[in-house]
Amino acid sequence: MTGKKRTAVEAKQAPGSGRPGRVRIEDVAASAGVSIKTVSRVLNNEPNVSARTRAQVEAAVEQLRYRPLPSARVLAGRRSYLVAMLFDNPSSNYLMEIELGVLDACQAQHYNLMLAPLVYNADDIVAKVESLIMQSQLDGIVLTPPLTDDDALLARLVDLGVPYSSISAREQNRHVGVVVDEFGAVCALMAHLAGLGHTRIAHISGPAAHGASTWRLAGYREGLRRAGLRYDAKLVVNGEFSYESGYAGANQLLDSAQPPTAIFAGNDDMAAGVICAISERGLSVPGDISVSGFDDTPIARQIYPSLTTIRQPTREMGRVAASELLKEIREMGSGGVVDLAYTLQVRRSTGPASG
Amino acid sequence: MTGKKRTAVEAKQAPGSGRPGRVRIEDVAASAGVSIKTVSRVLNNEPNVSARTRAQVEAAVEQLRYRPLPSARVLAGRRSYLVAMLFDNPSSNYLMEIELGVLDACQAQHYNLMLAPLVYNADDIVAKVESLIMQSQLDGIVLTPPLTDDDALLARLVDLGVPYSSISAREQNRHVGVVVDEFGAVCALMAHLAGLGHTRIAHISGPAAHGASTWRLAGYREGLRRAGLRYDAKLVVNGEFSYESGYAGANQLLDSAQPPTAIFAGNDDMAAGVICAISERGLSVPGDISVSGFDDTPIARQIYPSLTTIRQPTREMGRVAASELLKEIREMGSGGVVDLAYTLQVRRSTGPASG
DNA sequence: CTGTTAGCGCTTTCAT
DNA sequence: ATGAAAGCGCTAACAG
Repeated sequence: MTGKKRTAVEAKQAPGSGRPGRVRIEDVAASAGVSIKTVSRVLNNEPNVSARTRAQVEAAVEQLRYRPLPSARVLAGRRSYLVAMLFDNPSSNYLMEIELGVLDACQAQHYNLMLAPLVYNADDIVAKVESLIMQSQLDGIVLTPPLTDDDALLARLVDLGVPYSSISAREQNRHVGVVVDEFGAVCALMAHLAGLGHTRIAHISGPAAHGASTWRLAGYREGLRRAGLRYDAKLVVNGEFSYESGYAGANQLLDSAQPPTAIFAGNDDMAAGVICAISERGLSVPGDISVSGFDDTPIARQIYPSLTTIRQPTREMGRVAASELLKEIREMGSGGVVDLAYTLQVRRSTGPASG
Repeated sequence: MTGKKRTAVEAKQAPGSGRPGRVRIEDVAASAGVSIKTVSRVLNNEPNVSARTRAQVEAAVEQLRYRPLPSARVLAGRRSYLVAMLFDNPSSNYLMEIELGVLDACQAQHYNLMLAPLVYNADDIVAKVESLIMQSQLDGIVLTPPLTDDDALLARLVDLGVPYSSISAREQNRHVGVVVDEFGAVCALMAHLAGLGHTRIAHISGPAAHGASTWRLAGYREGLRRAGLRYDAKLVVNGEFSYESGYAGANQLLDSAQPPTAIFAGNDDMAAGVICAISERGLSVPGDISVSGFDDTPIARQIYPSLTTIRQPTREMGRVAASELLKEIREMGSGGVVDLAYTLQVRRSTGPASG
């Protein structure tokens, strides 16, 4: 017992010292009849352990229900087993689903998740993140939009050598992360509307700074083209992804000389505003005008009429983004960009073109 | 330099060893001309430090921008500076706001937050939480509804001596935490409806297991009584806090012999379902029937017509719940129950009684 | 393939 | 009121 302070048995008999009742690595070592270093090797999937020894250790771990103490690993090692998810509150639903997915992947791989609310355009973002990294010894970062597009931040992360994973970054394929083909999704949506006989289809776009706005607008134009419809700049108005901006945009479109028969709002919140504006004028959806959104937030099913929209697999997106990050942490270059499938959800807000 | 492995200067010159560039407690001690123990005392607000010494140390900390390494404190001490927020996904909006509030309080007091999604009626909840506590060395727990009402869980937490703080627990005043007078809020809402001339006011309740359902139903009855209106059991139907159950409940009420002129849904999601059911029948809100909800989720402003409802200060609730927990952690018995104010949000879905 | 020996950076005894 | 020494539980070098 050279150097050992307490044996496993003593520990249980003397719960006053140290963390009460906690099983330690040396207890596992003793139980498996090996050294603590060997246990450590097994725990960390290091090579140079015979299959036989490995099995013995694993059995002991199982039997003693041993779990390494996170803070001890962190203090001794170079990894923190901690990743942070940075966000600047877009919609709660979106964020919560992403978060649950990220959490799921982290828990599965025994990583801890730290949440870091940030303000996108604040000029101290880089400094904030930097001190977060230093103080919490972050192993990696999950980026959510629109922080995925902050070039200064990305550059600094690369400089610091901190792995990160992006969700729906504007510049796709360049980083580790997850993407959804929003462009293709909108094309599909336009095909749906054109198939219903609509020829004057309007679009209320999101803020230009968001990648999502760009792809959705591009999909709108390409969708029109594929349907053989002419693009008309007067049918496109700028929104802000907010309910209010959807409401305002719809009124602008309805007041125009030749109002559209269908409106594709850049997201569900704006679509809700569009429906409100139409309803207030005594017009009917989809009888007079068809409306569609994007995101399939809960509101899509809860407004009247229910909303035709595009569903992104948000929970899965979080899970995959985190998994790729953890791969990248384990071995630089092993993470990739995963493309996840969208779904066109046809509901009651779209129907045959009127007149 | 007896026993010291590296001085502050050496550390910066030899970034290969240890954590690169990190300022350690001994650097602060050296800079302040005191022992590391004294620095530790100042850091932890311990007594037995002269004001003069304390000031010197604080200056050094400031100047060196020193932050203790969490894992080292945890490993050495008995506290983990970690609290968990347990939840069983109610609405995203509610949860996200609570979470942001909790996070805010934790960050302000240099505590870490761990998120623990759970399933309310799973019978392994207690075991799950127990292992969470042991493995992560939790200092305390924030409970969100309906987990606040799991008696087995509460009992176990008390047994283990783990402090916890509840948000809107059914059994109020018994624990540390935060509450809102939902009963009084509904009374106020009923006064609003009665004031508009409504005499047949229906209620769609939430699941009986939720404290919220109980208070809201009780407030409905008391509100009627205060307005001099008779309680009629046929005007109360059971819902599940879901959009679908609100839709179904409204149809049931509308099909009855004497339909109500106003419907108070137990939450906003159900109210949205109610509005949909009414609209589908070609009736108008509030022209024919007034509708109100509870919670003031974003949907309340995004449906047509916008919803009269009750707002709870969710972000603040999270913040206060966490603050009280941290007080309790610091000194058992010092946390309390805080009562936060609600707001009656009158919007477009309620109006004068018809006919 | 396996074990030994030092620490990681901080808090805790226990002296002084 | 202050300090010296001894770990907390684990991983990292370096031996064997």
